[in-house]
Amino acid sequence: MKRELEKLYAPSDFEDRIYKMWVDKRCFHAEIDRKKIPYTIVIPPPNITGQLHMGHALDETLQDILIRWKRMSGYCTLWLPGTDHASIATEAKIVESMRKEGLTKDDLGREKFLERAWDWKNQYGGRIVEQLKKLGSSCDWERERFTLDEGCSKAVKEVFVNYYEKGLIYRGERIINWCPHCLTSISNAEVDYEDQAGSFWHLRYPLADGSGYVELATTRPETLLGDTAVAVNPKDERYKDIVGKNVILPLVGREIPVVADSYVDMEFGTGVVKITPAHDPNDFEVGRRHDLPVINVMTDDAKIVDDYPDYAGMDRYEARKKIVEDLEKGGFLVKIEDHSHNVGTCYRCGTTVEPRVSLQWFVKMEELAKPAIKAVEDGDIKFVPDRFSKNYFNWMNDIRDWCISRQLWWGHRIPAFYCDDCGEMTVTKENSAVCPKCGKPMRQDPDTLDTWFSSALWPFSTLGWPDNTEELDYFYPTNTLVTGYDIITFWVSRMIVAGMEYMKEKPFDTVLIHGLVRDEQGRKMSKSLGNGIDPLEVISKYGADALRFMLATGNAPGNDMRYMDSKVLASRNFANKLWNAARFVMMNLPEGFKADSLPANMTVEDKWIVSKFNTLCKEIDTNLTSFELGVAVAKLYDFIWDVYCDWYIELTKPRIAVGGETAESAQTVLVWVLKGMLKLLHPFMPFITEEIWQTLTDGASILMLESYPTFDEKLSFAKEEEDFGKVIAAIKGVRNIRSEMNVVPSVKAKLYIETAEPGVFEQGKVFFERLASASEVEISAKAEIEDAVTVVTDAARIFIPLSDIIDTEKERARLEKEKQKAQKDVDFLSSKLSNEGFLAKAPEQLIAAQREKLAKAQEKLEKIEQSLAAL
RNA sequence: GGAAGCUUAGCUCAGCUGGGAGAGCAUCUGCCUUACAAGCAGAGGGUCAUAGGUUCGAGCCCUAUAGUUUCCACCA
Repeated sequence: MKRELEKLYAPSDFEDRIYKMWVDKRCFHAEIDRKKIPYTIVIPPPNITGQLHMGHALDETLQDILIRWKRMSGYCTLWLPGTDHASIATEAKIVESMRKEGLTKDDLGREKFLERAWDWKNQYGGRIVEQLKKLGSSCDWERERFTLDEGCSKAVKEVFVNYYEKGLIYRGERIINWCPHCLTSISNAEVDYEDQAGSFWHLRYPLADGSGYVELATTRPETLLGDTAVAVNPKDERYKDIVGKNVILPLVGREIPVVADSYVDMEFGTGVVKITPAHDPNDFEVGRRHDLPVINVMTDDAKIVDDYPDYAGMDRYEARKKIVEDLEKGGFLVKIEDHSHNVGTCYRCGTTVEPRVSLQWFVKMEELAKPAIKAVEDGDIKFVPDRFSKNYFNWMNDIRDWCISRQLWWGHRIPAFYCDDCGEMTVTKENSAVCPKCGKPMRQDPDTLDTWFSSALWPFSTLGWPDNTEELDYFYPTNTLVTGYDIITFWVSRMIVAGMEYMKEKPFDTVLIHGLVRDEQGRKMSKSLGNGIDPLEVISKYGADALRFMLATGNAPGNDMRYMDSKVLASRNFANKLWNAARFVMMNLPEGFKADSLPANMTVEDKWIVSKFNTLCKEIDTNLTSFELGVAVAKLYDFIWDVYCDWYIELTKPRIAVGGETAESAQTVLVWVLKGMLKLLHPFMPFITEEIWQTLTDGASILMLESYPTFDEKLSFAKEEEDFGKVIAAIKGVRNIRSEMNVVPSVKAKLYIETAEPGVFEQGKVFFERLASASEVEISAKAEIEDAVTVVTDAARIFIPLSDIIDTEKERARLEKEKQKAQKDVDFLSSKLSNEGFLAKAPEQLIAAQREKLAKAQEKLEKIEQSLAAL
């Protein structure tokens, strides 16, 4: 029983069915053949807290294309599960859902909270994985869940304890970025800076000895409460005399010293800076150098502490207002200037970050970074495109200690324990600890680790590390990491660091960087703008193949792309084209038609397309190997649409109509090339290609498991390619002129072809009738036809007698124009070939090619001249 | 302040190591030709941001300038 494709291409009818078939037939998890070369793709942990967005779609699509291509090329592939291991975003979502029920974290307690978090994670994580499957991805929630939970926590503890023992992790007071809304510290990388209009308050602090005032300027008057010094540049002549003196802090009355520190910029403001070590990173450093006290004036949620009764409990902005008022009353305010400055905000909630001193855990990065830098310098790890390695080096060479503790509950808990009795601290892999000094049970640190701490271990923790598993041994190092450039510092750099430290080997060899997907106007897609486009909607409207194809096409690695409906539409139309081509082939096959190899008696056009297909295979392989997915996809598009559909299918029609041997060989070639195209296209459009394949082969095999076509020297037919190219050029020429003269296709005309190679055109005779509206074709070595339009190609002159519509004068003018064009070509080429520099220095091949071109141009010119003379 | 990218047809973008400028969409003309009007056959449209330089030869390499985007650092 022969199956047929539906008349209308409707992807929603078969995409789910095809996906289910892949799962049922275990295509995603083919047995690992250890004799083959392994190939693994590393994929990033999708942020499963939200919805599937275009960024995920791009990531997944590129990864899936590479995976499918490699699998079909005989490599063993492994899909590493990915998920986020802890995050502010996750916790915020859960807290938010609790708030609706009037609950807080403390009401629930840690254990119950984590239960809820897991429920939530299962629901959303499971959902997003289902969504990714719509794109064709082979992700699997059960596996993701496992690595998220047991799989990684072992590795995380191992690394933490190990770092600690080596002295690479320490706990200390530092200025960190604190989000007063999320109530957690955040790393430098999680702070977004934005320009805000603010003010610059000029204040004067009276000198303690009553000899006058010091004028300084600040953007944050409320931090005055925590000032513990005033600083000037040691080279500043203006303030030389007051260094070492004391000033009286307005409103507070505290006496604080004037210190000299080179951090102060003499040119900026008044050249005097108030120093608030507890609330500014630079001031903190100055404070350490001068041994200044650190006075914290704010609570966790950025309110003034009780020590200052006039302002206690006020929000930082309220306090600012009040303090400025009071300063003015006291005569301490000199003036207020407008001033715009960069303010750090929390990337998650947008709240202005409050720098503050806090007890946190840090990783010392400087030494750890060295082997990671070297790995990229030595080319062990390559960024594609290469320019992103600069980005990487910039970050790594200027690396700072990494604050890894987060005041969150959802995440890997820090394996440090404290004794409340004697203050002892231990770091251990065990789940509980007893004080080594006093034997009392210890309390575990309440904080969790930064998402990226566990994510950094991901290339090996997901393979079973720290156990010495078979998977780890076989698959590490992995091969390709696909990710966006926005994540190089967060994640890529830290994976390399962890890989070099623990595996003593790079985690992957290539980092393929893609850009961001923007909206039609080029803006970043964001929730606040409401310009995000839901990939699922696009899929339901145009099909997953169209979306995938669109994401892979028309953009170069590392460059941003704009999402446009029209681009997806174009991709969908392409899918439709392929669909209809397949329908044509199948409806023209006889019952039970079977052919797997090319026929022995191929015609010129058969060899022409086979040869072109063969070249295509070679080019696609080259492009894919160098990660030029967009270029590969464009070539496939051109071949399928222009070469196969617009030319070859049309060429087979008369042969199929004739029937017999020529029909049979045409059918065989049609199917052979179609199958090849389906294989080449499968990574980019997996669903439609599989559906066509299933129909074509009647379910006998699975396209996904077929092997990828490769170049075959035996299938190169240069002569036939060239010969048939001449026929095509002639047909195009005739069409062109008829169209120019507004001759409708229904008006047929006899063609007289004058050529030195009659054999070439004899073979293509039948095509002129079908494709160039010829009523009859006569081929000869010499022809002179009166009242005819002449088409000139480099291989032939074609006369179209259309006596009733021909205007001799117009025809002369047209030929004159043609002549000028041909003359220009000849001039250009001959001047190039008479240039001695060119002849001496250009590659031989090129010179030969130019000579050949010149010869053709000259031939063409001569023919035009002949025709003109005959008019 | 440091770094990187981009500037090519009306729009969105390709253009691999330098060898006569490409696609899709849009526009115009003609076609319902039994796979496809989600289509077919044609056409028009570009000083490759500007100015220099290297080269026999530059969209591509070098220098400067302008516009634009992004990343990093940071201005008390």
